[in-house]
Amino acid sequence: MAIDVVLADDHAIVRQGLSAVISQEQDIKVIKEASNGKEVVDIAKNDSADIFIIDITMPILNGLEASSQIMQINPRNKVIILSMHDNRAFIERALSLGIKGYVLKDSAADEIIQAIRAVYKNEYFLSPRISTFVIQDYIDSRGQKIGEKKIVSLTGREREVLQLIAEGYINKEVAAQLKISLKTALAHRNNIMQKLGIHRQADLIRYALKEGITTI
Amino acid sequence: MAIDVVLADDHAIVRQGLSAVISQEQDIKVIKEASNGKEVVDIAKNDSADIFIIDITMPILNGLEASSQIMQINPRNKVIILSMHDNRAFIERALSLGIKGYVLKDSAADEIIQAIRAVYKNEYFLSPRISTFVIQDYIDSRGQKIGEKKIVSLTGREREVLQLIAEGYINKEVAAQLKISLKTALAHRNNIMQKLGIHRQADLIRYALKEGITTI
DNA sequence: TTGTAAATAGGTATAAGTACCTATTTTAGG
DNA sequence: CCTAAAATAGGTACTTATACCTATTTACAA
Repeated sequence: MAIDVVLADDHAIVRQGLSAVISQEQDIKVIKEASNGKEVVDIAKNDSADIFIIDITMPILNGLEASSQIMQINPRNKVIILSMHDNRAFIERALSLGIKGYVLKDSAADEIIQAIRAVYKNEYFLSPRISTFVIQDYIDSRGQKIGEKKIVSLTGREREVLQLIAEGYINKEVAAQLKISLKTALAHRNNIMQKLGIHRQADLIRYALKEGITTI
Repeated sequence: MAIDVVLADDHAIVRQGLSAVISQEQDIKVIKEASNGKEVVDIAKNDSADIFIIDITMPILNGLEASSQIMQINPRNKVIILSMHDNRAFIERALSLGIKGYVLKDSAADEIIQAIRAVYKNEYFLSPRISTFVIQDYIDSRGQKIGEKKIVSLTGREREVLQLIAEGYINKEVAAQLKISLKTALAHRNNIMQKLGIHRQADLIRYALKEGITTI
């Protein structure tokens, strides 16, 4: 009795590649593939599988939404998220949805095999790079359950400031836009950077874009 | 005598998956792998291979720049670009660099096999979706030479510098990465800004992201 | 071969960003 | 009502970025 796996990724090459890697294992079998979120939800409705491996970025319905629906269809369905983002917002959301596996695409291929076996046994599996900061955040937040609260929480004003910075405004203009003093704008900026552990404007902009605080 | 292939992709899982797919073919052999542009250029310097399969979006040095350098190292080196973008700018640039293969990640895995065999025989191979509009553009542009358009053209070095800036490196580090003086890095940066009519770092980063010179 | 673009490197001056401080007022939650 | 967090504002020192210059070497094409 092999572990039945469903694969969902919008890139056929990635999907077939993964399938090839997984098929080398005797105890795991890829039974279906999907190229978008809607397809994998349909598979969940009609077939039963042990594990759904789902890419986050997919058209029509993204991986997280799809996962949510799949777990609603049958609470015993198990999902592993495959993502190229080590983005906290995604991981936080995934964990709070009850997803037990989160594997980064830039980690070694055997991690996905480990993840399948772990999640099949109802254990958690996170790529080491993620688990490091998940655990760190858990320690930092002393007792606050993960998923219960935003890991990094910028205040409303800080988001406004960050958006303006990422849109190309210099501090002077941010201050003018918000009708506050330059010193206040700088204070917000510095608070944001401290909260995020960021020290450079470039990283601030990249963060804002990654988090969808503003778009290109 | 198998066709010797070098794989470059920053996502280890994708790389191993592709490797697994390719290895199913008797006449093709993956001899080396790289996880960024710099690594694959180093491989090209030290080893000889028949085909370099290169992902566009990679840190440090992107796939197109890397390809350009690889073909300079030995004009007989053949490159296939693997990309998730059907973006015209990328394809145009790849073709003008002399790249003969361009495969989209959302196409079937056997396309990459076809591409390897075609390019090995010095033929072109483009994913069907691309070749459609390449031909269309060719038809449309009769009478209007390519390059006559109002597109800003950065030099290769300028694009390298821009990518590093957008990835969060400060000028000092850009200079160190490229092994040039700080003054030269600044000169490139200033030339880029002048060409683009940009005056702020934030806009530089946004430009780089918009153009796909680097990604979040 | 000769001209031109590209890549290299330096000088100098000003503007903007980053990193430390302190401190007051406003707002919202227990 | 009281308190903690958020928003406000200023000081000072240092680093980085931007905007002007000049100038040499290399590579390539007319």
